[in-house]
Amino acid sequence: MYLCGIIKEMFSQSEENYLKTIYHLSLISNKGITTNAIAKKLETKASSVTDMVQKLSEKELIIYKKYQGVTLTEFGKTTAANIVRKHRLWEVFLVKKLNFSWDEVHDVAEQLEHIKSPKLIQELDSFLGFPKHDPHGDPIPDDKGNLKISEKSLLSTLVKNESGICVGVIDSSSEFLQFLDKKGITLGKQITVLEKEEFDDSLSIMINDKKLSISQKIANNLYIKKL
Amino acid sequence: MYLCGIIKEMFSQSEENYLKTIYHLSLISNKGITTNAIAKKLETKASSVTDMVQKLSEKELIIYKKYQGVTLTEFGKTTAANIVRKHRLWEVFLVKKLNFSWDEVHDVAEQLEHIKSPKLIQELDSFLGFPKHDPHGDPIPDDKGNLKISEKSLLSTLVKNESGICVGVIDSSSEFLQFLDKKGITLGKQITVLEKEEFDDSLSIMINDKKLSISQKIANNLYIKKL
DNA sequence: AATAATTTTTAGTCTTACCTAAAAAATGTT
DNA sequence: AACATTTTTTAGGTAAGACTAAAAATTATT
Repeated sequence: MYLCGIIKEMFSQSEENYLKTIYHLSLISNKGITTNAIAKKLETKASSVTDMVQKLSEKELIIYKKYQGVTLTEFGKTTAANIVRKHRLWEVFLVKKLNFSWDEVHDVAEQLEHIKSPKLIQELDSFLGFPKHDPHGDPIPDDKGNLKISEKSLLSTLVKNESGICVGVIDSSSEFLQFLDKKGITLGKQITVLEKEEFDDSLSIMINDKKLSISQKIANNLYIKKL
Repeated sequence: MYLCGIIKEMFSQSEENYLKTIYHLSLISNKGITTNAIAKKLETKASSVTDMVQKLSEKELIIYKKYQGVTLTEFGKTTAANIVRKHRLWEVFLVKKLNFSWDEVHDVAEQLEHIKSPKLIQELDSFLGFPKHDPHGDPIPDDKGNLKISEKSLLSTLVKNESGICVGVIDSSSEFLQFLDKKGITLGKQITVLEKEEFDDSLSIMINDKKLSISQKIANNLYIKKL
């Protein structure tokens, strides 16, 4: 029943989830990732994290010294990137081929990312036309684990009369994404900042040839590629 | 991390694998399925089977009385059929969309069948054009768990000068399927029995406008729909 | 029917991945 | 610097799902 054997390295779903979380945290902080930070992200207890972190360290996926947080090894980094790659490719599949909307894909991709089959991912990538971004605008790592970070800015950093294209979101919860849908804000759309309100940091923007008022919270969760 | 909650009934991968195995054995024997039979199929120990069978019984998926084997309840039957449905739909996907050959799909489908998402399967079914058979000719249960058993015969039961269409295999190991590929025998092809040899029960058949000699073992693993 | 062989179950272990509670280390505050 | 607070680790426990070895039930054989 259990695969193992032939396939080069096999990690459990749990190990993969920890690894992915550490990877995501590393992209933000670039310092050592703390036990508590991992526990919070995974909604688990710090003591469970310590256990797992010791195991991942033995498997040389991360560097761990007691009380000092963890960092990914090169091996850990490419392994994690590969899981993220699978997650994002599956998201593209769900949206492009199976009529999922961008707020519905996460939980299913969370399961699909653990499927073990190099050929599957290779073929899926090709079937989808080698996409470079997932439905939320996040870049898809290549098959070596390299991730191209594009120059993007938060909408909140644009000044009056600046324009840009929506290229991604930070918060990818259903609630936020559905809110954007409702407002007609989708990736690829052009936005121009018409006005910045001082007292509440809200924005008046132009999108779809219409004027729209946008709160600070929204502007802080929407990535723009400046024009 | 773990899904549960919203989704109606959640079974572990292990529970699903046992259930599926019992389902497959039920289709052959229609008597009570023995502990040993399950153990053999799953390559596990009889004692492990006893444990699991007691759990499945508590969950009302099967009827189990000590020393008397198990049978599926209606609930167990539809649950199992649904797993088989997923397995076979994924196999179709792999062959039709991702260039897998029919001998490569099993292990990957074995993983994919455990993905929990009713919408995923519904959309996949539609995306594939509501296929009725998997790449090995096995019928795909409908979304209610009903399985249409088509009238098919083993090639070995055909008599001289009878003809039929290849519609399935019993043994779906890579070795057998690759052997069939090599001989040019694929599903949908027409076969005519030219001669039956008494002494070794081999067959002389006509396929692809060519004469071919087929051993008894092959003829016992190939399903034909008579013309 | 008695005994032998097989099958199935029970009892007790092991591993993974989680938990709680308490101890130890690091950090923050006066 | 001494104390309080927070973070992290350790120690010990639980549940799932596998295992081995031994006991119990069933089936087969004489």
